[in-house]
Amino acid sequence: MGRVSQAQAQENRAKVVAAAARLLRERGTDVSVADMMKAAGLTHGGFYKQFESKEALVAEATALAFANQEQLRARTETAHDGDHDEARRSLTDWYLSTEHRDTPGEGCPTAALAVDMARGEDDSAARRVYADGVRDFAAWIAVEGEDDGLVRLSTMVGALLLARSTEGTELSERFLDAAREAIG
Amino acid sequence: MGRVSQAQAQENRAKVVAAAARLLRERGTDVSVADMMKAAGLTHGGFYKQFESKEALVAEATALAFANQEQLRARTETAHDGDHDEARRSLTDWYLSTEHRDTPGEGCPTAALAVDMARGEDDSAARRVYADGVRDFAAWIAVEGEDDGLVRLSTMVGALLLARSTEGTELSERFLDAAREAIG
DNA sequence: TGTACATCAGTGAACGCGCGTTCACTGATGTAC
DNA sequence: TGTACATCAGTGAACGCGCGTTCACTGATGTAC
Repeated sequence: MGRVSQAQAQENRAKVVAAAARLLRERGTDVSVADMMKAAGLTHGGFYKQFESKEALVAEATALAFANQEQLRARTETAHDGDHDEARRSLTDWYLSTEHRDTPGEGCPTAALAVDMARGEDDSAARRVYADGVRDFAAWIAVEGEDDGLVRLSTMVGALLLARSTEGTELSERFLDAAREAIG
Repeated sequence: MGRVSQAQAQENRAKVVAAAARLLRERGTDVSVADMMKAAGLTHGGFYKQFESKEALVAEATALAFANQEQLRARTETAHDGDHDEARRSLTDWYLSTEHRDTPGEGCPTAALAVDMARGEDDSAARRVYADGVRDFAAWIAVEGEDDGLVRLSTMVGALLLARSTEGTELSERFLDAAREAIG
């Protein structure tokens, strides 16, 4: 394969970022450059033609994952004719569903990447993107002020992660159900 | 160094499990065999004289981490003369403290290992140990029935992990404070 | 509009490195007498 | 209680493998005329 068009190259690059955004949430920041390139239909050799480093792609993919979630919130709000409270309830129901539990790659980056960010270096670009995304989500999910948003988000993230970590036991669905009941 | 006494060997083995229980919570299941052995003052070559595999040590270290937390809960209860409600409040305060946020290696394995367990294979020994530990903790922390315990634990785990993942921003302490306020 | 050639996205092999695991070896411990 | 020797916990080097990154090469694309 020789040189590809600039349009094709741009499309390939976008595919890599999208694949990375999915794999990151599924497997964490340890996911390999080769796997991310492969998921985009490319070989790993060309990686550094498009990205400065693995770290740079991780930061960009983290930003995309948060952007996708913001779009989901916006679409949910539109679907409920701008009624924020109904949109919030609808999104919360999805958030605490077995469907969301079972598709981390398409799901909430706040939950999926929390531990990776906690373990990563303090000053990375990905970490800054992450904190901004968390702030926005907490503000959107709040009902009675900022602190309420932080508590609701904590409960949702905790319940989702515990449902994932105990999948296969009866605890898993119970975490989701109990949190939905308490927060709904 | 030649052969060591059986007592010394048993002590060394226990040191490895203890070091692993700490490193696992700090860095996750990706922590290397060499690092765990080194943290116990040994070289990695002798690992398979004591353990069947890395996976076996991870399961054993996970069990130790949960046992340590159970002992902490028991000590807290004793310190409050068996008053479970006061012990629960006291443990919750510690759980949502900056001290706990900053020492994951000595802290709650339910929170520290949630994402590792979620990503691990469904049927591992570590995962079974984990689910049992989570169940016990949820039961202990409950105030108004089982579901309440699951919700409280979700909020505590979520707030702790989000405080860790946003450390260095103003969000971090606010997650802890908001959750302590809501749950206390 | 055609032609000649420089550009560079993508390929596949290679780099040094750390991983989990194995193994020959060491020599103090444990045991048989 | 002493002595001779088998045992085996721990060491350090090595195994094949996958990692992030680099690089010579390919050949279609983009451009200068």
